[in-house]
Amino acid sequence: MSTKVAPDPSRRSETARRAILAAAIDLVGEVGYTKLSIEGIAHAAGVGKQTIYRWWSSKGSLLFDAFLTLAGEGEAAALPDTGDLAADLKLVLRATVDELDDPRYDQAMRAMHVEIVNDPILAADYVLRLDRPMRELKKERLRAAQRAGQLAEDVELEVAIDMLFGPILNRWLQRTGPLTHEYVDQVVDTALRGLQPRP
Amino acid sequence: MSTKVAPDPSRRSETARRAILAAAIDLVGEVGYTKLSIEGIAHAAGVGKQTIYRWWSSKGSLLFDAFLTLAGEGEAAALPDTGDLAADLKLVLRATVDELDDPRYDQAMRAMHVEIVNDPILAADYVLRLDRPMRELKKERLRAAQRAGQLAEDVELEVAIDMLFGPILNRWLQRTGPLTHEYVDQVVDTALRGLQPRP
Amino acid sequence: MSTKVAPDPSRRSETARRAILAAAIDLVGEVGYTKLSIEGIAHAAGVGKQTIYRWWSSKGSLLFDAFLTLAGEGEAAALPDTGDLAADLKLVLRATVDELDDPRYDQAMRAMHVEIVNDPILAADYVLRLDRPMRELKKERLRAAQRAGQLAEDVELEVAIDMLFGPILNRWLQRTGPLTHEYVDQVVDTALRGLQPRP
Amino acid sequence: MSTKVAPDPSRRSETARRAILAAAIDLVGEVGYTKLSIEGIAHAAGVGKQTIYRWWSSKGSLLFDAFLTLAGEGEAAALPDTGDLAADLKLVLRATVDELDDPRYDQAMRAMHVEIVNDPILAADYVLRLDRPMRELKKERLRAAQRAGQLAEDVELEVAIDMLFGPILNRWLQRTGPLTHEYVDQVVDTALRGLQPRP
DNA sequence: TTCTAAACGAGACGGTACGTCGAGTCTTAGG
DNA sequence: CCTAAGACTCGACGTACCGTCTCGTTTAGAA
Repeated sequence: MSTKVAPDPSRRSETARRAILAAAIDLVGEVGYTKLSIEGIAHAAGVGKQTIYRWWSSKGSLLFDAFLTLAGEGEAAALPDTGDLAADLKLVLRATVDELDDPRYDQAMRAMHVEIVNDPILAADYVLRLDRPMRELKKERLRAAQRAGQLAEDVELEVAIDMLFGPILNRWLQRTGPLTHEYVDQVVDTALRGLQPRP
Repeated sequence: MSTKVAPDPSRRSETARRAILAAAIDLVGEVGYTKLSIEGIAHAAGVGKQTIYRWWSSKGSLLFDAFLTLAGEGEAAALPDTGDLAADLKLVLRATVDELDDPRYDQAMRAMHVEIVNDPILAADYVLRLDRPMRELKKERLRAAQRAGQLAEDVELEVAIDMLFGPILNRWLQRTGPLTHEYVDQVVDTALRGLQPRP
Repeated sequence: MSTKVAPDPSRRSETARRAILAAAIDLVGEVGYTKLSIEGIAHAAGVGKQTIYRWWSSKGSLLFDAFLTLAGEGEAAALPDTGDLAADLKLVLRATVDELDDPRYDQAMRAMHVEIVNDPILAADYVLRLDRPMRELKKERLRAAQRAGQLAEDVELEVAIDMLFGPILNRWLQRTGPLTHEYVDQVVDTALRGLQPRP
Repeated sequence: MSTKVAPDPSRRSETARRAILAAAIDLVGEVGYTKLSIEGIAHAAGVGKQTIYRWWSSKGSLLFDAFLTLAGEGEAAALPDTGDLAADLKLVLRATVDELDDPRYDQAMRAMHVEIVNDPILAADYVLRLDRPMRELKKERLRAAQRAGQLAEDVELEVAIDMLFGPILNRWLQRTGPLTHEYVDQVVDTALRGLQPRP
């Protein structure tokens, strides 16, 4: 009655791990999500398929790790705070938009997105490890804005974040329009000012 | 030296077409996007695979048509206009959120979404045939609100729409939080009022 | 209770019939038996598939008819009789061997052969309509030889024919050796003289 | 830039190989050549299709191997030599005829035959691996007969073999007549004695 | 000569099998 | 015992033809 023995992480080959992650990012950037295969990644990484299956439970979790590697390396610990909320938000969102111009980043993020959309467990992992920490950073900046009187006290921060970042993410995913700096600025300005007429 | 002759639409079997679209929707609701296969759809529809390949160029475009069938049947010609913009928006967005509770609708929309994210051509088709008409309806309502003095004159309507609908779509796709009526109301209220403090 | 109505031969299109048989022969000569398809024949003949299915019950019987058309046109009514049996047999067999050099003839005959090998009913038809009449001609010549004292009285003519024509047919089918005039001559000479030493 | 890497025979599964060969023989015996499919063989053998395509280049070569397995197991190393050539030949040919009564053997041999007739490369392989060795055995027996004065010295052995075995093979393939022991005896007697009258 | 029923071309249909690709599992050799 | 390599079973891919079934459109015989 032999049960699947869990692999011993202490014996894991760091070389192989890095090669796999790098190959995944490279490949997804080259051929796109649809044509991405475990077999292809293993081959490109010079690695046996089993080595991938041993350490990742699904293509999604591999893609997720790969994306973390790609995104996490130059990650800011906090959002800029120059005292001008609008300017800071535009800065951050413009940088996001610029990143999505890099096909590697664009494709990797699309791939991860697809996996998340279809896998609730992976989505939970994503929320926990990537979305929540990022939101915390954003909230921090918004709270500072509240303290500085630039943001209404009674605004629900979660909603504020969704309203600032959601439109950009959607326009990128669905290609409903061009992702320009101008659009980013409009979103920030409109969100801050609100849709209602001001007296 | 002609390759692949285009099929004659006048000889198309309406029975088969309907069976395929229905089977696609049913199947994606049952097994989800990941396990969805052309073979499975053909079998469930009692149809030869070739009949699918003859009329649809990709799984994406089939899913797109299937979704149109599902969504288009009860389609409103215009957004409600009771004179109260906030109430009308909440009504529409709550209905959207409720629709996404139906696993069939939820799964079909996820499937279509995945295809669109990875296929720019399909995305263009989506924008043209589904997104743009819907936006036009929304813009119409917003213009009425402008005339009624409930919406600022200088607001860019595209941005307004993205700010109202984007957050809901994102929360649903990425499961970053529960899709409740309360959340919908918060989004509408916050978007209208704006993030800045009011004097 | 409508039963498949038999087609009326008097209304049959002779043009179509000829085009089909010609296309079958041409195609089998071009692409070989393996790649031969009813669809391809119909297309090459400029004919609907149904017209083939209406008049022939199987690919085999079509091929059989096609072969008859090809072979029957220059068919001799009787074997030559110069008084010299060996010479006459060699003449006939050399002509047979030469015919098999024409790829059209070779391929058509292979195709028909394959169908016959796997379809006893077709084989019976072949024996009745092609093999038996040909054998009768051959027997006639052999009987003449018996009368002329060139063939033993007690030889079973069926066996004699098999022994003269069988080796050539086999060598052609299985390519166990080159089909030369020299080989033909050896077969005739050996068959006539017998394998046993003569006193 | 290497295409299609050749598989490593040392890692080949003997179990799978045997199952495939056995399934091929069984299936061809059950359903006949026409209905025989790679898919069917794979299924019956409990094997993936790829495993067949990995090791055999065509249905023909698989059928050839299968036939070798079937035929090769009870293979005589040499033809009997009792000193009486006619009797020995009749013995061997009667045994051949009897084998063809077994539907498995009959169908398998028809299948292989069809493939050989339409594939020159396979035919060459057949000649090399099956026909030539068998002929060598037969020649050996005929040479012994020549030494014993039962066969003319100047007879071309290839021709002699074709004249003895060809008629039987043809009658079996084309079903031009019943394959009886009596017929076999007639062929042997007639071939030995020759068609010409004896003084 | 017109009428009309059939055969005709075209090709869509439900199917079966093709030969290929990749998923995920299992085995072998090597470090 | 992890690893690279790769053979294994399995399921789906997209294509080619099968034989059946409409569709209009000729076309030939009876009215």
